[in-house]
Amino acid sequence: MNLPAEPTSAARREALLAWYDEHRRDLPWREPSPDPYRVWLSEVMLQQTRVETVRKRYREWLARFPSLEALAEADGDEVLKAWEGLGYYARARNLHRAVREVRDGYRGTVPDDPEAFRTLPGVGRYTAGAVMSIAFGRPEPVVDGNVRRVLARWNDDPAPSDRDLWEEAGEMVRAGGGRRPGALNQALMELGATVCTPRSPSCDACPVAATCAAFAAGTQEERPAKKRARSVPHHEIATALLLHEGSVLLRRRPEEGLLGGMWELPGVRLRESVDVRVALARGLAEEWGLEVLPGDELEPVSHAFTHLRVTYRPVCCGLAAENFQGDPDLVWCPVDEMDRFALPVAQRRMAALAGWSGR
DNA sequence: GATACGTGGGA
DNA sequence: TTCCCAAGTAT
Repeated sequence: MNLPAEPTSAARREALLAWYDEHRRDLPWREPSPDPYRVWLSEVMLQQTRVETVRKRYREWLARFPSLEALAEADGDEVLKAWEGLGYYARARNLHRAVREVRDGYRGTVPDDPEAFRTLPGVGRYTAGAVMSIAFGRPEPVVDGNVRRVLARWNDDPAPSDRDLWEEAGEMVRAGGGRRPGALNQALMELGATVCTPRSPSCDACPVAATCAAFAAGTQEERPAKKRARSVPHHEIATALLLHEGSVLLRRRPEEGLLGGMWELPGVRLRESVDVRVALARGLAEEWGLEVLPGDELEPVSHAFTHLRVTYRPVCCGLAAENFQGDPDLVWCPVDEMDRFALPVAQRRMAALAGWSGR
């Protein structure tokens, strides 16, 4: 059987590798013989995060946690603090748990078996494929947003299924005897990131434009098709800047959910048109047994999360009475020591408004 | 399969 | 200003 797809596939593979060898960006995690921990770290940091952001944070992270052992030994709060500002904080919590599993269950050696590695927290199909191929030279495919876009355009398919994408990526990485799987996978992603971009792709610089169905049809900008955005809800949160004897009250958020495990100024969701101070005093009493004296309001801080828009309304407060002894999730923090805590961006902004050591 | 989950940069 | 988006994972 002489399938016409075969020569095209082989030609694409070779063109892609040649292009990658010449045009690949010089990124700190691209080392001649990569340390699995470093590859893993870079892949987790890169999840939904721009390369330029990761460049800087990757270096800083390795200065603080140079090895898997160093990270495994670190305290959870320290790890979350190191991740501050990167977002999707479950990544940090999962990575920390995962390296401890590697330390305890694999004698500190990252498993080179895809099934075993895939069971670790925070390791999905993409990350498993990336680490296996890049760090261990195993012919495992990756499908990320770049690969999805590149394949959708090659096939001029507006909505390729996950099953088809993984199948096609798998065939490509296993072709040619499965040689250079890490380079092939990165070539596919690099092409999507630098040439086959979401908007205004540089088809004239593309090594595989000749076999691209979307380019032939002129539909590259419309592949893959965009989903229509849904409206995001808006919350208002009355927030207490509760100062007492030179310290501010901080609370740790629950481990699960939005900003899990991060610290913040205590606050309550504002419903309907209740007065901010009244609602805050009432809420803090109900939730934490805190009796506060609300004072001046500061300028509101608006923040856009992925699926939620929040307007924080900070209120300077004094303390009348407290009754939360023994609650480890509430702490008095000296105002000049707020840098020691892992705070989300909007919380830092409110701290800065109050003249504390925010950034 | 759909939804929750952060942040900052660019158009 | 507003919207889109960036090397995904867990549920």
